[in-house]
Amino acid sequence: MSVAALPFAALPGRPRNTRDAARTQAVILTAATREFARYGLGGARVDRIAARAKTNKRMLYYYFGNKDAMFLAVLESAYARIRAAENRLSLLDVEPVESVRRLVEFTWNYYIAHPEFLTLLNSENLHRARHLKRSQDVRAMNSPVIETLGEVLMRGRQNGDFRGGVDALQLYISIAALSYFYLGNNQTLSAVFGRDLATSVARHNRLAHMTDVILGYLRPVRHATTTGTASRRR
Amino acid sequence: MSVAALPFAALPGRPRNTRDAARTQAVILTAATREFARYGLGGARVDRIAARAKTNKRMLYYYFGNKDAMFLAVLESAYARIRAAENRLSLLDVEPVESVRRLVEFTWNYYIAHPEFLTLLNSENLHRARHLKRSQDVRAMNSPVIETLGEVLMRGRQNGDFRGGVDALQLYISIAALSYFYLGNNQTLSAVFGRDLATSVARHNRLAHMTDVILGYLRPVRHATTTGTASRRR
Amino acid sequence: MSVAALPFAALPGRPRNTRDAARTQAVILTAATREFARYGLGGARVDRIAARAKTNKRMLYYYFGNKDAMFLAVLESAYARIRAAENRLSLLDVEPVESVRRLVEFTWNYYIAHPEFLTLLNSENLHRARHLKRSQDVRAMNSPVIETLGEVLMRGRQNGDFRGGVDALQLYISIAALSYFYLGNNQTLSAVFGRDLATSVARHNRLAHMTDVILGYLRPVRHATTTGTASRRR
Amino acid sequence: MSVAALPFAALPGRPRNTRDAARTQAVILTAATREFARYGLGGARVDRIAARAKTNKRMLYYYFGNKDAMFLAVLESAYARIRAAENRLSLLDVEPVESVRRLVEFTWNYYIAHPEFLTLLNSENLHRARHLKRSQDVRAMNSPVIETLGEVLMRGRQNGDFRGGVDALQLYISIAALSYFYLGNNQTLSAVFGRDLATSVARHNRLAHMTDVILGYLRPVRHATTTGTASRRR
DNA sequence: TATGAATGAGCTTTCATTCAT
DNA sequence: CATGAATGAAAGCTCATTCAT
Repeated sequence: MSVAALPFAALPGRPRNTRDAARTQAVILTAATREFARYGLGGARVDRIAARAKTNKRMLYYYFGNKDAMFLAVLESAYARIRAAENRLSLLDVEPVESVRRLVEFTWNYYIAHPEFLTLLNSENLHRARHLKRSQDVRAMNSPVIETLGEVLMRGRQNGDFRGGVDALQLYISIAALSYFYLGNNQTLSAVFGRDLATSVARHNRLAHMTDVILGYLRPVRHATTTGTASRRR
Repeated sequence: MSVAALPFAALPGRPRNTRDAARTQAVILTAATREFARYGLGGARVDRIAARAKTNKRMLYYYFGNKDAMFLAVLESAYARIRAAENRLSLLDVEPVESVRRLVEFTWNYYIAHPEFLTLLNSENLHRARHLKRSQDVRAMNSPVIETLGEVLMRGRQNGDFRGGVDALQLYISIAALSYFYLGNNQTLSAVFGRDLATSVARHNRLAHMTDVILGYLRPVRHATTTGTASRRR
Repeated sequence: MSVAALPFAALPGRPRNTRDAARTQAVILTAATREFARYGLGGARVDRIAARAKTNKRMLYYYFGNKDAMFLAVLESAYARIRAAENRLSLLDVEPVESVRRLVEFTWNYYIAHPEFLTLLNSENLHRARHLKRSQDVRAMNSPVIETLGEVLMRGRQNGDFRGGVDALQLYISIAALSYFYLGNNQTLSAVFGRDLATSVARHNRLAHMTDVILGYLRPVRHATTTGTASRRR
Repeated sequence: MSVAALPFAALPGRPRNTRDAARTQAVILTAATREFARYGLGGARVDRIAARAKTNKRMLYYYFGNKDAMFLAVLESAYARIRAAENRLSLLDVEPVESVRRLVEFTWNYYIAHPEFLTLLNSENLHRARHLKRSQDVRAMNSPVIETLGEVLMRGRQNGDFRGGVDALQLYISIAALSYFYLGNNQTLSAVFGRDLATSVARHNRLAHMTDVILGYLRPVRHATTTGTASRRR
């Protein structure tokens, strides 16, 4: 049984402090998400998670088994949430250009609203996807957004808005990459370049730039162009 | 005292077994780099670093003070190396399009050849750039590549190869982002999408795609186009 | 209330799924016996006992109070069973030599058929008989076999088969000792002597040897012998 | 490197509280032996061992790795000591009868003087010789006493003191068994039979009985006797 | 300069037991 | 009678760091 589908927010309308397994589990998951997001897997403290969840340390093991399993549950629930949000995007209801712009903005805004997603991924990468590799749930919820994006690209190609030969997965990864790197490495980049990249102006500019990059790239290629693909050279 | 300038490889041509402070320091730094790259800051073990360096723990403290300082030294030396490599690119010696392509390929290849750079950055991000913020060295070696890239963009604009209004820093970050995200999240992405993204074919395709994205975006904007910037909408 | 008299096997002929206290109790006792026999008192897990008994932990406490009390109940029932078996031996129905042989063989075979008895005793010894000392039941069922053995020895002495001056309790202990040590320490001895003592040939030889030792010792002492008792020297 | 050969008693003539690895190791081993002997493997507490050894818990792990390894070291050193004592018996210097008597008495007295040996074995048996099976040292010191005993038996056979057909290993095991069971199960037996078996009178009687059993058994078989071997019947 | 020994604080995990329903 | 949820105490073990030589 997967816990990935557990609602993230605490269940409303139920009395607190009662013997409610689902609630306790959800509360722990929320607490664990915060802790892991802040300190990473290695830096997270089981004690702190218990304290955050206002429960007993023993309960974490009762419900999740051990720290690693808890981390996986957190990852899965984080993925479940972003996938659910993606599925609400209804990318096929609007024009292709607008659709892509919406995806770029969604990604950007989601990462800003849910910075824990970035940190969790970051941490999981440090561990070489050790946990996700074991997860069936994550693969199961393999985003249909890729397929949808493929459809969008095809439509854009047909109505002359987009160029051809664009791989949906590559594009999806690139869209994520542009936001992820900027937001996830924000502090490092700010330190290195001596410029605060987290101001609202800076963020506004970044979103504009990313949209330009993606939509600029997707522009149809005019007749005998010289900007062919990289394969031209290898 | 900065160790950032220390050469990465063990110093050749010196007699071994000599009480050679610089050598010992360099060996420790190499060992620490490997350890931190593999396990991150939190997961790295001081004992293992000592073992890797074939010295004893006391020496690490003698030369570096403590674990965090050692991590900073590692970060600084990693930055020093990539900056040095960037500076050897001579981007101004070729045509603008070729120049940008070269930068994209360099970034990609450097990350592949030096995966530790990604992991180290990753780890530092988890710690909110705590170490780099303290470093003066890193800011000091603030890459002139940004300036150079600005110059390239201007030249491209002038000879009609590139569009205008492109911010060099944004572009630099985007170029890094496209490689970084793909390579750094490789395992996670592979797990999530159920596809091996590390094969040589996959990598070849990725490089082609990234080059297309960047150069496609930089293409000049034809007369009254409809693909205006994102600022159109907010 | 003593549970020592509870039959070991689950009670037959009663409808299942009934709220049958005695049955539940017996099932728990069986499960506990297995667990304690396998892991000893310290190594046994209350959770596992509950799982084995297909009930929940609370029931164990309901019926037995706590882990120690449960262990005592297990010990008592194990003793009750071996005593019952001993009482079925009818040692007085056969010739003295045959009678002793029968006792040796019974002991050996019982230990083989009920290895849990050895482990339980073993564990109780580690705890300095802490539980048995508290038990009245065990003393109450103090084996009449000692008395019976005394009678056998007397008969043997009278008909010239046995020597005199043999203490029944000492002999009883020695008979148990020869089997107990070999079987209970089997793995240790095998490891130490690098020989598998659990093969059927090895076991056959051991039984023959033990019988020889006991019956050889009991042989009448001929006239002025030189094999006097140890008291000769002290 | 084996620690089994470490002297059991604390090294004399050395200053205390100094940084003496061998001493610390020996002190820990002594403390561990006491703790394991008293509480068994499972019941032993690492904290208590450290306290007994007046050192830091960390040191136990520094020198022994973990609790199990420490237990094995304790077992090995216990075996080393009893083997060393056995080797000092010089069984071939006296008459066969006296030689066997000496072995019986030695075994008995050694177990009384070193009760930890019994408890340790007991505990190891509960764990199915898990540790000893991994030990090469123990097998290496496989007692030459068996061989010596074989030689004694042959000599006794030749001079008419002993019967033939006696297996040295079986006899050795039986001699150990008679002492081991009585001493190791002392408390349990006392509880069950309601008689204190640890008084000096009781012990004196037991030793006399055991000597009688072994030497009585070894008496030569007179002509057409009726006390044939157990194989008579199977 | 170099090194093995030592340490205290704190980590994850386990366990018998009790509570609330 | 029966059960899942909850708990506090303590267990084994780890780690960065310092000491003594």
